Amino acid sequence: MGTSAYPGLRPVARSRLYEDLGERLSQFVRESGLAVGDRFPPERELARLLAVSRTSIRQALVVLQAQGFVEIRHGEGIYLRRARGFGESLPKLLERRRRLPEVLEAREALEVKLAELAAIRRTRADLGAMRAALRMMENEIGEGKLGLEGDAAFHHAIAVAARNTVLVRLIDEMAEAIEETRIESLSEPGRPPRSLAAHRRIIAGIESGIPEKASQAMRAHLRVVADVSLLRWQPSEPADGEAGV
Amino acid sequence: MGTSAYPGLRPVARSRLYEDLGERLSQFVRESGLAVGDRFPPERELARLLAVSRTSIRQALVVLQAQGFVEIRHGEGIYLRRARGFGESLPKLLERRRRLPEVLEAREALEVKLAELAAIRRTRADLGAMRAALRMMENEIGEGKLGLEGDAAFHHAIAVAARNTVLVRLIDEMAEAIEETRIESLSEPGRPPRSLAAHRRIIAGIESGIPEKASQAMRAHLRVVADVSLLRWQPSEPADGEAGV
DNA sequence: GACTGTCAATGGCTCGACCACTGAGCCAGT
DNA sequence: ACTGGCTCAGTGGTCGAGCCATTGACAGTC
Repeated sequence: MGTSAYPGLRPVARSRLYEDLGERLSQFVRESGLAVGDRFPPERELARLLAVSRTSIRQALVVLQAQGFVEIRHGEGIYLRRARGFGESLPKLLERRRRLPEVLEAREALEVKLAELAAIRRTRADLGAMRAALRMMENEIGEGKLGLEGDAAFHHAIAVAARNTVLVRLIDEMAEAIEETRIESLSEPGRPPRSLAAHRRIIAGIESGIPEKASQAMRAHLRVVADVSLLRWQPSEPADGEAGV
Repeated sequence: MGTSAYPGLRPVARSRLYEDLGERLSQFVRESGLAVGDRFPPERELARLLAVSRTSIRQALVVLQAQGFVEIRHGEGIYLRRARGFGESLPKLLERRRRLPEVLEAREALEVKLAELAAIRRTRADLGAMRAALRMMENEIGEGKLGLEGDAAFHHAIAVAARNTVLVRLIDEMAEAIEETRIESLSEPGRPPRSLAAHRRIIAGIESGIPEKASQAMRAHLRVVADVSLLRWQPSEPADGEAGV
């Protein structure tokens, strides 16, 4: 099922106008010295200056507002809320280039904490969900599959047990990128059963109710996951050429 | 500067149409059993069904796309990308109710990891930035202020030193909520100088190049920060009434 | 001086039109 | 049978004009 028979022929990426406008506005913020709290030119003005319809401007602005970069006040105007990273959304960041190493580090940060919290807050039902996920993974592996679904279900069960919607939201935003790391890791020869064993240790840690035990087990597990896939991505793609934060 | 002379008379919260439409679409996804990869009704159809203009539907969709929940393909249609947490954005989550405890936990997860990475990757310039932030905070405190700016600059300097754009993005998204915790904590009597001392220990840890030392210092610091503000928010607001994840 | 009505500025929403892209189906040429 | 070209219906992308809703300021009134 490869699309790679003709190397170098990838689909052309067509950009939408309101995306470009978002870029332009980002540029404007950076170059105009607009400070947090300052007002933007009115919509009609922006439309005129950029020679586009007001509709398109509004689409761009609505997105920026949803991301928390600007605040739109009816009858008043449009105000800058956050200047740092203006226009840079996480989904966009994750699409770009191979950020697997960074994703793995972020994943560790979040999941280690989730495991710690789960050890404190897990209910019997939570532990049941984790064990169910474990069995699912066992079955998948028994059928010669990688155990991807069971793996995902397992980590999700822990996230639920941690009872922290903010952390869950953060990790959900990286879900797709994490799925890549999952595939990468479980494709290693001999990896699935090893992963299964690691999961058992994590459950034991969470069940024990000792946060350090749970987080330590999770950390060890994710280090193994990261170890392998990292090696393979390292030599690809030249540096991104992005300035610091 | 109180608006509280007439209790119970808060400004009415006017919602924008495209926000409501986002809600409706979320509801639709939950109730229609739409699965990831499935196609939505076309824009014109949605506009007709919800009795609004296509423009408004598009605004809602554009936001959902930016958040990674749907994929819009020109000439083809609109497809569901992520079902879990559909329509729930982080900014929205953080606005709602007092989520300080959760924010503090998330903050710890991210910043402890950032400190760890900073210990490995920091340059001389990074350490310089941290010390500058420290001095800024000292000056602020010397003038009888809380040291908020210096505090923020300090933590930001560490984030930069960690060289991980994904983690930085995640923490930036919580910036506003974190600022609240900052204020809360530094308002405690005797807290600013204590915070300053903690910062010095963190710098020492990062400078030493030993990840465990840095992360441990950061964890200890954030536990102190969390300790106080937590107590005050606990007894307020009845449960949120949100179903599990 | 304090209230009040008015008005210009600005965002919110609608409508109708047209353009651009996609996939499917049909057809002629080979 | 396969290829390429053509058409067409369906669907997203953009535009422009118009009107409504809200805000803040300002002039007028008591």
